[in-house]
Amino acid sequence: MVSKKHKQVASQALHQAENICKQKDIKLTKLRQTVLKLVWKEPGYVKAYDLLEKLKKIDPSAKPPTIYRSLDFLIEHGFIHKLQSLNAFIGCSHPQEHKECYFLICDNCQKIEECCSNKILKAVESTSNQSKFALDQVTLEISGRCKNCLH
Amino acid sequence: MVSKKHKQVASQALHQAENICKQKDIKLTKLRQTVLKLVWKEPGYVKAYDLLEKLKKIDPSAKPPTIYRSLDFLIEHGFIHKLQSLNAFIGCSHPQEHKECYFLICDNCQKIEECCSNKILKAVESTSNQSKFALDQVTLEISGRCKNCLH
DNA sequence: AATTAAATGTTATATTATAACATAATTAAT
DNA sequence: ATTAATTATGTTATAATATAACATTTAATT
Repeated sequence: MVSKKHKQVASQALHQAENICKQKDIKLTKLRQTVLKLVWKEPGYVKAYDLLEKLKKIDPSAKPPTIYRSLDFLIEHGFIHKLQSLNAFIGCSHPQEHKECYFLICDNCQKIEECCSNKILKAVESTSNQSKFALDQVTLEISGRCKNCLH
Repeated sequence: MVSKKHKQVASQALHQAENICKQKDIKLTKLRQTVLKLVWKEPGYVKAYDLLEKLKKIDPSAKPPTIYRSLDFLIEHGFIHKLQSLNAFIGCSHPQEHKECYFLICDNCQKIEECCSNKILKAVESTSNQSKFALDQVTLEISGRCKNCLH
């Protein structure tokens, strides 16, 4: 079941992706757009091979590289995230500073909440500076129980 | 090449693991201990199937579940970490609060620096509290360039 | 000693991801 | 406009990562 809110967020994210690609002269091809739509079709995260099954209904000749290449593109340009601890993918609703993004992953209901915190990023930056480490990407995934699953 | 320092840390970690298991009445079986030693044998991270190859030299009948079960045990009790963004494993040198652990992963030389920061944990806790999320595990992996690889 | 539980052995297979090369479409250079 | 170069996609095959399911052995409990 997909909430009304999710549909709105998805629709906005898709438009944003189109606009950003136009602006930056990045090619959001038909295929990539389709994959992005399929990612957003689900309320939560999606697995690559589930996406492949869905894509096959549109184009039966789709194969793993078809999906993985599109996913790579979408990640590279910040339209989706990969959840490393789940080997799964999820749409990103705000093409902002991705180093600030982190995920609350509920072990119970599998819902993902994407959050942004400059405070965390600052803490991460300041501690990695101490190691003289030039930070590129930040992967922060927090598992536990969401507020609906606490009892 | 394994540094003298790494050998010392490894040796200490292995002793600590033994002691902790005795204390807590957890069974660090011969196999699990062997796998832990193999993890520490390398200066950086190890992949499961590389471990399997090494284990096979000791016990040719070893198979994937042999390794994965031991790895699961070692992770569960905090003796090693799984690096989710690399599908790899690395020994943990301080059986402390694992929520504080994070990793600096150099894209260039593949070296991993394990760090602990209560400051980051506090920031993570405070922001996840805002979502009323009961935090269980924290996965924080930072990729970039280490100080030796900056130019 | 008998029973139960935990660990390991073993076979098979599921899941995730990429290499390598062929073709098509787009863009840039002449 | 034609050729060349680049980028994207198609296709086959396989690599890499991980687990399910059931059998056997070992250890702990009664």
